[in-house]
Amino acid sequence: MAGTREGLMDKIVALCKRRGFVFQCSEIYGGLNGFWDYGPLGVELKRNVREAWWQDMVSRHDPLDAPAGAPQPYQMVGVETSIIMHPQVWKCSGHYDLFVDKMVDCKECKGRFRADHISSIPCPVKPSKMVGQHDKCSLTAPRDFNLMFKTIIGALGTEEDAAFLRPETAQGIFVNFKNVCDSTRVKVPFGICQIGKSFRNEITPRNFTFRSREFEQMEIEFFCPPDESPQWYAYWRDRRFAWYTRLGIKTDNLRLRDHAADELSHYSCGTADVEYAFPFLDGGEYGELEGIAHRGDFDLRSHMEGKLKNENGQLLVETGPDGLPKWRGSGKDLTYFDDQTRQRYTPHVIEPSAGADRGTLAFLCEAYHEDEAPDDKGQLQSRVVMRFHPRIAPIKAAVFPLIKKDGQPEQAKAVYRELREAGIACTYDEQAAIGKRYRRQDEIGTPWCLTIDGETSNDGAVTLRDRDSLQQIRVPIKEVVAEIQRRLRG
RNA sequence: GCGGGUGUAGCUCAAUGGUAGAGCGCCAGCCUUCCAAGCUGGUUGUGAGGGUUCGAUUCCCUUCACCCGCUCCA
Repeated sequence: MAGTREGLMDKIVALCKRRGFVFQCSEIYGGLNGFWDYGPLGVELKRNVREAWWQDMVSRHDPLDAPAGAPQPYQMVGVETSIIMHPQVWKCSGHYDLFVDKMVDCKECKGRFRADHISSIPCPVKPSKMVGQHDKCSLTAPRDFNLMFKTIIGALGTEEDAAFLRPETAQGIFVNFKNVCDSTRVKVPFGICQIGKSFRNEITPRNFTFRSREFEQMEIEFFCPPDESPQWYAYWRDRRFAWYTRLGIKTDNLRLRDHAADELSHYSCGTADVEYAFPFLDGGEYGELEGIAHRGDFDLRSHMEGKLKNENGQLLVETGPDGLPKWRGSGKDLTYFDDQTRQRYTPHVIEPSAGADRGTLAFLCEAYHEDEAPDDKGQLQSRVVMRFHPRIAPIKAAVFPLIKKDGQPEQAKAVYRELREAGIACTYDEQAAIGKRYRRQDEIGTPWCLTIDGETSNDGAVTLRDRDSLQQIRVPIKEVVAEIQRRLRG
């Protein structure tokens, strides 16, 4: 069933390595499961993805007018917080408890179970009994199952100095909510954005870069008044879906899946995933690119009061055996005072959380095409072409002399330098036949090639060749930079 | 974590218990006035570690990575 789709993924992975998009981490030492490196083209592609996100969400956002679909104008600001945070952050966020469960494995049935739950989990072999109660069960001793990466702070540090690499960038935003409010004059509603690495000891890294142990997130925490949060949730849900389609993901391959009511966290009034039909999945299956979650006031309250727990639909501070909070919050006031309405409240949060590596992988998969183009005798030959949206293409333009003499290389180099100086990622190639050079650029997704020929000296123009249509037009050299910039703006 | 498969040049593949070949690619040059296959020359390898052996890419063990299925994915 998945035959051709699997073959497709193999080709994409091979191209990524061959052309320097993605390499296995530490490959010369045999690789390291769950980690990947980006090569010279991959880093450009991923930077473009990040840059597109940051521009669209932050730097080009207009805080003076409401964007289409938004209930009202709003501000967007950025932060860059550290990867290692105060350990208490993860205790209050709930990650600590979830990430340090003891697990037992059954050597007989190969099952893996949470040690504190085995008395209530039916044995897979004999469901009438619970795990460990069937006489064939062969359980290991409870073992630590650390889903967060642990590290030690300080050269002489001991276990008491243990800290964790963040499993999400979101908490760096929440703990800086007050700092941002106090330092920037933002008013609710507003969003704080962050791009950065996160780390999770995933059980099974799989499917190329899709599930990695070190990965990069692009997260927004959008703070709004509680009674307006449903509208903002709907806005961000649609806005984020449209972001992918505008960068070239076909809607055939993308879907917005609303979580069913029983999937939702108790405090959430909505979560939706943007999902992509990756080639490594069976037909009809999708993998998550981004989750847009309505998180209520859960996070700010957790960092005020301490770790929260759901009791009969109410969020209450979880207490320990001594009746005190199990994990104390900061005790700082993270509420917001609206001086228009003279009301104080804890903002609700809409969280669009995107995976930068997953997005990059989706753009790679979406771009991969095999089609046919004529050779110099007019015979159709197969061609591999990466149809990146120009905004994310690693290289925007390639400049060639048609032949390597008659002053053409000098003219081509001048055009190349002009593009460089204009900040356009471009490349120069005088090697081999012109057709071969076009194909090389096709395979790395360069949208436009500019060729200097014998006529250039007479008419001062070059041929601009389009990657997708193969069409060629003449463009005056004087207008080349402006033409590429115009096309990049779309 | 379990089970199955795979691992030879940058890529696709070949071969062998006795110095590893080809095509493509890449590089240098020639040729060339717009879509990869013209000419000359050059370039590179048995995933890692150990064992058996006079000698291992080949046989054995271990390990690592990748793929498939399960498990997991807070």
